[in-house]
Formats: sequence, C-alpha cells, structure tokens
Amino acid sequence: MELRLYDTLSREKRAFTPLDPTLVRMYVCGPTVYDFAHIGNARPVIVFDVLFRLLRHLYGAEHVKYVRNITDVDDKINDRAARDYPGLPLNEAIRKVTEQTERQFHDDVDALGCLRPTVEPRATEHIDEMRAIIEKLIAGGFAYVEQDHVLFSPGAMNAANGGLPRYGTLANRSLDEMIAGARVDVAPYKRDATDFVLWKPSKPGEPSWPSPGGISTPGRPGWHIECSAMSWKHLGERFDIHGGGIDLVFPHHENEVAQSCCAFHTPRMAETWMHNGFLQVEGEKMSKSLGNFVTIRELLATDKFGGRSWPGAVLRLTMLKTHYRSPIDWTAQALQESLDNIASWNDAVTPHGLDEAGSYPPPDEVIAPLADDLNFSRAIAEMHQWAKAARAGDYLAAKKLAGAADFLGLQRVAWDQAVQSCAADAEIDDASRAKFDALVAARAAARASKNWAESDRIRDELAALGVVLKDGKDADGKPVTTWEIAR
RNA sequence: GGCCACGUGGCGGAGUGGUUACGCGCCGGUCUGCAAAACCGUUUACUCGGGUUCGAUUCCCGACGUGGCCUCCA
Repeated sequence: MELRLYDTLSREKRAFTPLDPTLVRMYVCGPTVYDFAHIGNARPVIVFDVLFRLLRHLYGAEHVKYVRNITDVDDKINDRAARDYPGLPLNEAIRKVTEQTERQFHDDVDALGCLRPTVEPRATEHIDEMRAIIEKLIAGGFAYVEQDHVLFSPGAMNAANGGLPRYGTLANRSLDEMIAGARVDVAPYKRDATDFVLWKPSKPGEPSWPSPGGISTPGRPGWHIECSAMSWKHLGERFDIHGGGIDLVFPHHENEVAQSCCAFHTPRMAETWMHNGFLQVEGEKMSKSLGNFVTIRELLATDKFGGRSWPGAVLRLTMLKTHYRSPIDWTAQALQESLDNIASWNDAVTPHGLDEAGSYPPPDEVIAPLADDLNFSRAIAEMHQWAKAARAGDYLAAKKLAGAADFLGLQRVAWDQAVQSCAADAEIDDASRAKFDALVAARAAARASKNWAESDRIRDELAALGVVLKDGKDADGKPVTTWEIAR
C-alpha cells in the first residue's frame, strides 16, 4: 500500500519512499523537561505515535527507528530549578527537575497509549556531537566566534554556492524579509540581525561544558543545535521524516536545516517535514493568563476540565478525531462525545468475547485512510460501521473494530474500566447500592403482579435519586433490570 | 507590517469538479404495561462577491472572519 504524506517543505502531499526501506528513520522534537506537559504537547506525541505504528506496519517493526529527544538543558529548566530547590547547588537542582519531569512525561504519554520511541536521547548526553557540528560549521565559514559566543550566519549559508538549501526555504520566507521584519533582537555579538546562537557562555553555577571554537570559558548550547546533533547521532546526516508542532517550523526547524546541511554539505536534512496543527481550548488560545491552561495530568487525574477526570483513551480518541494538520478545539463536549463513543464500542465488542489483552490485526479499511496522510477521521468512521455490525451480531466486524482500536492505540483493555469509572457510580457506597438493589427488587415484584402504579412509583423514586433503570430480558426471556447513575 | 493556514448542516468533523461521509443531537418508528436502553429510519451543509466550466462546496481572484509564525512556545 502506498503511503502518502504532506511535506511542509514542498507544500504538497507526496508518495513516501524511504531512503532505506530496511531502516525507515523518523525524528520528532520532544519535550523540554521543566514542568508537566500540557495537552497541546500531547498532540505531536500522539500524532507521530500513530505514524510510528503505521510505518512499523508497512515496513516491519524491526525496520523503523523513531527518535524523540528530551531537552534537558534550557534556561527555563535553570529558572525552575533555582525556584524549586533554592538550597541546592544549581546543577543538582537541575537534575532533580529534569529527572522528575521526565518521569511525569513518561507516565502521561504511557496513559495516552503511546509506544516508546526507539531512542529517547537527552541533549546533555550529546554535547560532544554538538561541539563537533559547531566545529564543522566554523571550519566551513558558516559560523563565527564573537565574545565567547558561536553564531551561525544564514547570510554566509546563502552566499555559499552549490549543494545547500537556501536559508528560509522551509519557512517560506527570504532573508531580506526577515531583516525587514526587524523584530529580531540585535545583540552586540551578532554581526547580522538574523544570525543565531549555536553556543553561549555559561554564568557561574549554570550547567557548562568545554566550549568549541577555541573559546576558553565554558559554555552551553543554543536552542537549535541539540536536534541537529541528536538526529545526526541516531539517524545519520539525512533521514526520512522530521516532525513537530507547526510553531517549530520557524525558527527551530529552519535553523536545524541550516546547521545540519551546512555541517554535512547535504541538500536536505529530512526528506519529509511534517507538522501538526495547534490546539485551542474552548475556542481560545491556551495560556496561563487566560486561565485555560490544562496539563495532561490534570485531564487524567483531576476534575479541573469539564468537571471530571478523563481516561487516556478518551483523550487520545478526541485527538484523533481531527486531522493532524488542522487546528483542534479542545472542549469538554468533545471529550464527553469521545467517552460516549468508547462506551458504545465497548458495548458492541463485549458480547463477542474477544481477547481483551490480545491484539487483533488492523483491517485494511483502516490502514488505507491512515496511509493517505494520516486520515484519522475516515479510519474512525470505519470503526463506527463495524460497531454497528458487531451490535447486530457480526463477529468479524467486532474483530475488525478491535483490530482498528488496537492499532490506533486506543487501549481496548481499559475500555470497560474507563466506561465504569466515568459512569459516575464508581463512588456509590455499599449502603446506597443495597438500597437501590432493594428498590429494584421491589419493583420487579410489583411488575410481576402487574401493579404498574407501584412499579412506576418506585422508578420515579429511583429517578429522584439520580438512578436510571434499564429493563431487559435474560437468555431465558425472564425480565432483568439493571440500573446506573444518570450522568 | 510581512508570511502562512483555515472558514462544511444544531454541534464536532471527513471528502469531492456532477452520486451516502461519519459521530453526537433533534424528530419519527420498532421493542416495552408505560418508559429508559437498544435497534431502524428521516432531516438540515459547504462564509460572501466575482471568474473559469455544460456544471463548483471542490479550481482561480477578491472581500470578510478565525487562527498561527515573524529568535528559544507543540
């Protein structure tokens, strides 16, 4: 099956052909570990997890290498460490912050049903590679040393002839436009406004490493160099897919391209550039000042958003309902609808006695839309059709639904529990439970003697308590009544 | 100011130069003592104005609106 992916660089959907089909290579920009990841951070993690699964399906699990970095050197980390652990030496405090945040991040994305990437490299473990790239850039005339900083010169890159991309191609803007934009800060150590930092000096107490470029004072890397270093180390000078949020196109990815292509003299860094769209919360940009900032953890474990907690599968399904390049509006209503979908799928699948912990193969009807630039919505539409058929007794449809859910990482094994925990009767105490059961039994007796008035009175009484009854029949045709708490 | 993306029915959200998306809701029906649940079915659409075309929601131009980026935010 042909895989087609939208490439940000060429701005078109193209057939995907791996450089080496025996090792498909993908790099995705991961978190900077200084605080709980917010729900916007979850989007690329989930989107590229699905792509990872699809690539493994198409090329074989052993033939896909997925690298997602962990950035553990950053000013925000330093600030957080100083704030949270004022008594500790900064380096120790930083380690505490990064280790704890990394653990939280893993817990969160595990709960979202994401596979671990093949490699999760840390920036601080790739300082040697960063220095090596910086030395190459200085030697090639693309970077220069000034006041203990090393700066990259996009101007020098564009002046060089042959074999290199033009700076600004990915972001679709020219160097002249950027200079004209003039909102760049003109630091005294920059020769040109558009030059950006590869390496900078560390203040006393800050993390520091021996500097490149013959600089005697120790320093630390700039923002963009880490991804050039880690992708090089783990995927090589050129690789297949580079992904991240749309906001990273400029400057982060543009500068990565500049660094890598100039260091290795290659015409491109990644063959395909993929960027997920932004997430809004209840129609507004998520920000701390608006008070609508919500972390993955808060959604999973608190009632801060929508008045209840939400299972990981519900968060994931909600994320997959919108195409990855479109903006997504994160609303409590959307989460509730996803929960209802999963409850309905669970009802459809359960009677067929499928192996919950087992894994069923993904149907082609789901692979096909996913292979068309990750059309999640169409894949999910198929699932609804199978659910319908499964409810009508179609075992094969139930298996397909399960296979699709397993493939999409929707944690079928947790559906039952997810639905239960959200049914609002999880916190019912035993006394109430016994009382409801007794009332249901009394009503059953009234119905058996056709005392409809009493039967309805009891139902009204239970309704007033927030309990909804469902009458049905068991296998022998005898009446059976179950109850649940109204949502 | 520059660049970019998007604008689909009550809501969410696919897709397409001429034929059903799908889900939720609403409404009707089956079932039920009556309900609920379940199942079946129906309904409403392509921001506006031009243009290309036999025909445009789909292509082009413009307007309006929303969102994003423009040096460390996914």
